[in-house]
Amino acid sequence: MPAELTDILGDLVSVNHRLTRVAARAARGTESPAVWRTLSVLLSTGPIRLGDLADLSRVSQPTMTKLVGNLADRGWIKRQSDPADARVSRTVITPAGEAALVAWRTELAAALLPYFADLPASDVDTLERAVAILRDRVAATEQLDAPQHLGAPKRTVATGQVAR
Amino acid sequence: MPAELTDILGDLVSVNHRLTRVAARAARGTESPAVWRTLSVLLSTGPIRLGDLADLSRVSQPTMTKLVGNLADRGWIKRQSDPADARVSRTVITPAGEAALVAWRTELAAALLPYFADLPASDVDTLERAVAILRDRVAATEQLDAPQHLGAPKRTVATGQVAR
DNA sequence: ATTATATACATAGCCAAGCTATATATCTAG
DNA sequence: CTAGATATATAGCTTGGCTATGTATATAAT
Repeated sequence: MPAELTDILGDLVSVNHRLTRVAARAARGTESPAVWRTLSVLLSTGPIRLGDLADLSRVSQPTMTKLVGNLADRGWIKRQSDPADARVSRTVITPAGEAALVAWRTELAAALLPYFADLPASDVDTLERAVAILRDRVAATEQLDAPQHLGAPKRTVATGQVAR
Repeated sequence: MPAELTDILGDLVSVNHRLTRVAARAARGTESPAVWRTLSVLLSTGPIRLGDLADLSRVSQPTMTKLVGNLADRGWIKRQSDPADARVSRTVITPAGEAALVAWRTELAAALLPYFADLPASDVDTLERAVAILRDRVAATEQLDAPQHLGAPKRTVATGQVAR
């Protein structure tokens, strides 16, 4: 069945691309996925080096430098310098950033809800478990080239609970 | 349980954004998601007007004009004019385009496979059903503001079967 | 017929996100 | 105290996304 799993993964990525676009247009906020991805990572990690943030977000370091600049301009993150190493700058999400993230998720889910409103409970359950599986795997990929600096996992947006 | 579904949808979009990035870096092809999204839509619709293609891909018409231009330059699509209406230009995927799409999906899935290789069969099943559910819903959103021009559905990449 | 309006696509011009290559600053080893 | 490694910043490019607007064709009204 590796052939089958291969197809499922291909389909998964395809449908994800489509769903992402549907979501983007449904909740037509002006902000980009990268912003929310970054904030979401920040929320789950706490203060973190820029390079590690880039790795966890799966973007290059220069890209993350840009993103962090934008986010800082909006007041959604702040940067603090490391007393022990003048090269590093740690990034932290601000309360405003958390609020913006929560607001976006709410708006987004509200926009998508109509399309999923009539889902049978069993399908809802399937989706929930699929999301859990995917989150596990994505987290696993982060462990592979895991940097040593990161602390313990923290909260997730939806639940406020410790992730994993 | 609307609150629960709301959270699931939020989590779903979040994990999708992350997975998309993992996939993008794992299968480090130089092409962008938009290219594959477009080809995938084209494959499933057959010859289609540019405006309808834009709607189905959930991008604006000018964005699609650009994408189609790029794809035509690569020889992955071709455009044909409508004898009945000189304004419209129909877009069709070429054999080269289909081949490129299949190659990408193969490469992508191969790159992701290691992360998912040890999934228990029940999880594989869950993912498969989740993908099916999502594909249904994404298709449903397309019906809402459905244009009248589109013909019957065609093949999907993975299976070569008629999609829904 | 002619003129007006609607439709399909193209163009212009902007900004964000992504990349590689490279520079700068700091730290660590010898 | 210099040599190399490391953390981030800068430069410069491409693509994808948008809105606003232009152009050509088609349809409707007078």
